[in-house]
Amino acid sequence: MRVNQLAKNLNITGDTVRFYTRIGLLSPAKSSVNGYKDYSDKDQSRMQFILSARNLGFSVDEIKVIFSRTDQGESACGLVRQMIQQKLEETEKQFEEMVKLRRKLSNAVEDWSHKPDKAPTGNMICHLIEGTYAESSQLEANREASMTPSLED
Amino acid sequence: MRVNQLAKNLNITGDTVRFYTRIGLLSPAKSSVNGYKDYSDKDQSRMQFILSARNLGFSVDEIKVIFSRTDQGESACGLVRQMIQQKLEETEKQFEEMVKLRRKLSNAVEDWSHKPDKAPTGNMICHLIEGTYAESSQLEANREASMTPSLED
DNA sequence: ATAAACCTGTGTGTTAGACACAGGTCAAGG
DNA sequence: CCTTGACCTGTGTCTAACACACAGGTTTAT
Ligand SMILES: [Zn+2]
Ligand SMILES: [Zn+2]
Ligand SMILES: [Zn+2]
Ligand SMILES: [Zn+2]
Repeated sequence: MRVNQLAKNLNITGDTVRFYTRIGLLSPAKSSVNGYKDYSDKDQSRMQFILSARNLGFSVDEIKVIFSRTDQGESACGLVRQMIQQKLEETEKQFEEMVKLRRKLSNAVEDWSHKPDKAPTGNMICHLIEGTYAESSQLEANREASMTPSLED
Repeated sequence: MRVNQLAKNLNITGDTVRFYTRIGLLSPAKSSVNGYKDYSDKDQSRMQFILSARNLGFSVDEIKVIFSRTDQGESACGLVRQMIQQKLEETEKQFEEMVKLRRKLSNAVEDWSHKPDKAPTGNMICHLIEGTYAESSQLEANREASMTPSLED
C-alpha cells in the first residue's frame, strides 16, 4: 500500500503519513521496483494509534517513548496512565490561562468602548493597547475561579 | 542604550529584544565605535508596546501591521478594535477546544480505571489509547456547554 | 509515442523566542 | 604594556506538527 492509499484509509493527508515516516515512527518497506514506500497493515494500525494518541493530546515525543516500549513487546499501560495524568494537569493549567486571556480580552473590549480613537504620538503608539494592563485584579481572578466548571459530578 | 540595558528596563531577556530587532520591529542605530546596536527611548517604548500587544494575544505579524500604520502617523485604533474582536472570537473557539480536551482526558482516566494493563499484540499497541474514542457524546457536549462560564454578568 | 494526470520524496516555511557560541570589550592587576 | 577574567555582542540553529511547493518519476489514455 502506498502513502496516499494509507492516508485515504485513515482520512488524513499524505503529508501527515510522510511526516511520521520521516521522523521514524513508521518504517515502510521500499519497493524495489520504483523506490516508493510500501506500507503494511501494521503500519496502518500504527498510524491509527498515533492519531488516537494525538487526539488525546500526546506529543510525538511521548508517542515515541510509548513505541520504544511496545516495540519490544512490553506493555506501555503504566507509562500511559502516568502520562495522561500529567497531561490532565497541564491541560488544567492551559485551561486557566485561556480563561484569563478570555477575560482580559473582553475587559479590553469593554474598556475601549469608552475611549476615542487617537493618532500616535512620539511616546504613544496606540493608547488602547498601551492603556490595557496585564494583570487582572484579584477580585476578577476569584470571580473567575468560582465560575470555572469543575470536573466533579 | 544597549540591548541588555533595554531588556533590564523592561524585565525581559536580551534575546527577546534581539529577536524583535532581527525581524525589523526595532531599528536601533549602530554605534560607530564598536558596531553595537544603540537603542533609543523610542525603541524602548516601541518594545513596551510590543509587550502589551503580545500580552493581549496579538501576533508579531499583527503588530507589524499596526506599526505599518502608526509609523506613518495614522491612527491604528480602528484596526486594533477590529483585530481584538476577531481575537476574542478565536479565543472563544480555542477555549471550547480546551474544554473538550479536558473532558476527554478526564473521561479517559475514568474509563481506564476500570481496565487492566495489557501487553501489545500484532494489531494493538495500547488498548487504553486505542479504545478511547475521539468524539464526545452529544449529551456530554450539552452538559459541558451548561457548565461553561459565560462572560456576562 | 506522447500527452495529461497523478504520484513520489525531499526541501522549506510556519511561532516567538531560547540557546549556543565565537569573538569583541572593558576594568583590574601585574 | 600586557594579560586575565568577566561581561557583552551578533548570528546561526533549534523548537512542534505538519502544510506546501516543486522537480521529477509513473501510469493511463489516446
Ligand atoms: Zn496499554
Ligand atoms: Zn462599560
Ligand atoms: Zn490606537
Ligand atoms: Zn467509573
